[in-house]
Amino acid sequence: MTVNSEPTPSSAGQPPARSRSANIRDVAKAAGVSHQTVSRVINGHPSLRESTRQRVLDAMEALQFRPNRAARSLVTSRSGMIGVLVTNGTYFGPASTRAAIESAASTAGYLVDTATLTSLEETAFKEALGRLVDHAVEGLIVLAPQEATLRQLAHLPVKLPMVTVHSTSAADDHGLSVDQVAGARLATRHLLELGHRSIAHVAGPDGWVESNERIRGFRTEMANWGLDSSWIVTGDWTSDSGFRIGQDLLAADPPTAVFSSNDQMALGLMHAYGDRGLRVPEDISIVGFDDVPDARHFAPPLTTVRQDFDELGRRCVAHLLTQLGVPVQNAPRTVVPELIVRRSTAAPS
Amino acid sequence: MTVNSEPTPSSAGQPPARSRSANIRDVAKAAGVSHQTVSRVINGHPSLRESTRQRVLDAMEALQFRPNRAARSLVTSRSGMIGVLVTNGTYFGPASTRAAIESAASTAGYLVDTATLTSLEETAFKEALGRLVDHAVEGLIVLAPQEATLRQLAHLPVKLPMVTVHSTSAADDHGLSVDQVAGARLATRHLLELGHRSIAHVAGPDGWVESNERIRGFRTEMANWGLDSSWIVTGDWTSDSGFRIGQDLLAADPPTAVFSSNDQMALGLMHAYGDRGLRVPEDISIVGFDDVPDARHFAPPLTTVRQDFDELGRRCVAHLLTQLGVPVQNAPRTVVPELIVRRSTAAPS
DNA sequence: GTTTCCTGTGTGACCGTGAACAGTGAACCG
DNA sequence: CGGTTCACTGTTCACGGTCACACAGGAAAC
Repeated sequence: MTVNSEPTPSSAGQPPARSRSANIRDVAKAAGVSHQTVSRVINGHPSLRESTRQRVLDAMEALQFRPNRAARSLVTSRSGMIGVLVTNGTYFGPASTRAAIESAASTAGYLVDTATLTSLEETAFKEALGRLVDHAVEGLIVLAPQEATLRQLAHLPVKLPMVTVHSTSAADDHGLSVDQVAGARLATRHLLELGHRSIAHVAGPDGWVESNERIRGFRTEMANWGLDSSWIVTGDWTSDSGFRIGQDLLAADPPTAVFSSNDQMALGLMHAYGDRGLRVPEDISIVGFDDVPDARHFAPPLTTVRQDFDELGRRCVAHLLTQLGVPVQNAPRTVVPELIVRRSTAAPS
Repeated sequence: MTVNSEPTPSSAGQPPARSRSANIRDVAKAAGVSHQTVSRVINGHPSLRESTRQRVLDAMEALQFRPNRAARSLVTSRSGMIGVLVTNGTYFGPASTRAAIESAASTAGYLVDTATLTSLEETAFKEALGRLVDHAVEGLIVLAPQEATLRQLAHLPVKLPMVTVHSTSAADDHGLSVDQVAGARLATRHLLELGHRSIAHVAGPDGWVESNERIRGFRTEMANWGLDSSWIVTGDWTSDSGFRIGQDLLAADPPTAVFSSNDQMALGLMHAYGDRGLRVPEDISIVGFDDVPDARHFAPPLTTVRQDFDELGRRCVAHLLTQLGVPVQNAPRTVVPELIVRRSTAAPS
């Protein structure tokens, strides 16, 4: 029984077939009440006689009524939409976080609007943000862990409830993050405790919050042990870059252990070493970061730091909803990562 | 110069500070024209005196006017939004496709609304679809390559321009796909041409379009060579399942080659073989599917079939926009995959 | 018995935009 | 020179909801 199907051309005298869908007044007429009463039913107004409510509900059912969100949004200036600003939606981390955000948002009755940042230019940023603002999103979640983005966000006059992920400092008033420093320290300490002293760090690209935080964690932990932490090489998150860096590290006197800022680059490193006949972990230990689902099947299975992206996504929505005045139980701002020890690390030979 | 910043409490006599943002009539008043003229400027109406247009544009600039989309959407019943229905947003394929969709949509001035399917139940499907419909998306892209979804889509009265990805047959009137059968045949033929005759296929889960299509391609090619194609084991796309299947395959008399329905499961397979001391490709050849960016750094680098997800995403939007009456140059419905030969395959010893 | 309050409902205005229609004046035409 | 056409602009209404307010009638309070 399709609503939109054309009724057979009806005999004269009947009102012409309505092509547009039923509105609140149609329902009102069908239920024999005023449109305002229908509105009250929709919005769960308390003082309504139960019989009236039921009559209206029946009419709504019969007419297949669905409230028009544009109209409601026009008058209430609430859209029921949350905007998400993403840069690299393809990576595992952001993708997982987004999935969790969407699921949590939809549970709360919100729809997620996504705008992808095509570049880090301010114009691209303004454009994407403007698009979301035009569509009247009620709040904003920023999954753009480049410092450039955060800086633009800070100085732009965005009057919008907002949550940023991977924010640079806990002092930030709308930041939410996995404690990258703690994670990096976990990874570094693991290598140190195994007895490694010659440790290199393959960092993520400049300008990414995670890169810097993990570098900071690496440095802090090394310093705690009285060791030099200047052996830092910069990659771009891809396994390709890890591969190239691995080759370079082998050219000179290689370290006995490497802490890679993500799992992909660790994979590339292992590939480079394998190509030269070196064995992991016998010849070199490697720790990754993220715990991508594949990491446990790398050759060898990768020791890494797990970030709970799902949890992060859920908390994003929770914090945003709190700002929007929706009652939800609030969660801590920081998610603590966890070291997963597998077979890519061992004591130096 | 923040628009929303509170002006200093102004002296009496001035009109009270307007908290809401400027609307079309405010602009009209400022420019000394009617609101309709402003509307015409916004919509690029042809017959407008240039001086008038400029005056209006200046007023819009001065008042920081942004058209209210809810109001426009109410009267035009066009929302400027495209709905995307996803099931597994975390996987590389869907994630890449989504990224391409978002970018293409935003180029065309559309915003992307995402609804994630939490289960394959019809209720979940209706709920997600209903959410998108409520928000008046103008068109729908379905990234839910389970047959259950496609079936529900087929029998549901969705009166909406729509594009489904990974559709089951070219006869479908709104389907768009990578030619999975051709890809699977490419992979299988590659193994056959290397001399393998004992070939197993690790399939994706039941009910997924890709699983079935690739099985079909495998069977077709094997049949062409007069070989039995009944050696099919079912995984769930994860490297974990590939690992388990790899162990099982080793229990009996293992095949000399395996065609895995995706790269993750191939990784799991390689892990299982490596654990038993078998070497790839000397002892067993493995072909994957997708060409995930990491595949070239697996140990050994994986021979696989590349799907151009970006292209797929772009074409989705192109086809949808065509249905929406937006002029775009149209693209073929089918994307042809490509065999990438690396080091995980060799002639049987 | 009147006043007050509360429950349940209706009336009319309004949100910001676009569409239909109307009006104005100048140019053009026969 | 009067009528027609055309470029340009204004007036009015509709879109589908919500909000502020009014109002009827019964219960409770005085």
